[in-house]
Amino acid sequence: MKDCSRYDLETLPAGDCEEARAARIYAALGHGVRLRILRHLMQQDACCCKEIVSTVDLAQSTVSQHLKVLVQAGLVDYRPERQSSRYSVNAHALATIRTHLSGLEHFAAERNRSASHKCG
Amino acid sequence: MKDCSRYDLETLPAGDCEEARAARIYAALGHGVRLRILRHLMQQDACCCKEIVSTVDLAQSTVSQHLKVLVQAGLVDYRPERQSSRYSVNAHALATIRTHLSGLEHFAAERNRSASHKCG
DNA sequence: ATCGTATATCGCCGATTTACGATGAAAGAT
DNA sequence: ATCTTTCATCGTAAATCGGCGATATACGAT
Repeated sequence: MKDCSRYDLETLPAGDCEEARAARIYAALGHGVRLRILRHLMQQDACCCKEIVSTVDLAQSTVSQHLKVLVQAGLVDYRPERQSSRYSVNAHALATIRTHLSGLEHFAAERNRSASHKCG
Repeated sequence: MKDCSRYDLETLPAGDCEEARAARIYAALGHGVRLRILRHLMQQDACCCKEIVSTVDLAQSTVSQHLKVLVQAGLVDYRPERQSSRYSVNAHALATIRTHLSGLEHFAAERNRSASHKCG
């Protein structure tokens, strides 16, 4: 349990483990290169690091790190193969974050019930 | 034109201005505190900095910076009021990013047409 | 056993982020 | 005119990020 405590959880008030997880996924998506990697991964079903390196014009070590970020966020699955490795998109994580986003927007819809809020 | 070039665009291949914009929004969402701020903002329609400070247990200057990040990403609208200020969620940006996310997932759906890909 | 390939990891760096307190500006209150 | 409140900005310290080259590991081929 509390698996996502590995990422410190900052000073989250209580049971917002899920929120921290969402933040982590958003953060992983928050880089142009990683978005491109993700998009490429989706086209290819599963592919190795080298191919991604050829797609993105960056050093192999850099790509490897980006992949690590994606894997740790749960957006990408990793399976060490013979001598290459297989990276593939985790559609579930993507669905999770879409749900989270929808939830956020739904929040706004509910807001309409309560009127404006005084402040200051 | 090329308004989002203000964020360097890294080495994006061509006309992925939109992608960079999406990345920026994701990055803004990629922090637990900002997610909480955003959620609070949605409940309140619009509110001032001070109130958010009381919600999140952080220094006022820190909160102000987080709000700035959200504003620069376009997720939050800013309107200086009398002596306080009004921050409110930009629902349009939220919809934009949801569309982007859906597009990403749609990509995966299309993938089913082409078979597996050899690599290495 | 040795070489070549594909990866992950390490060490390093410059840049950015995240936090804070302090300061100053603007506006309401006394 | 003088507080007080609200807020943005500046300066700073610590941490993290994003990139690289170098190195270590694993494995297939020779």
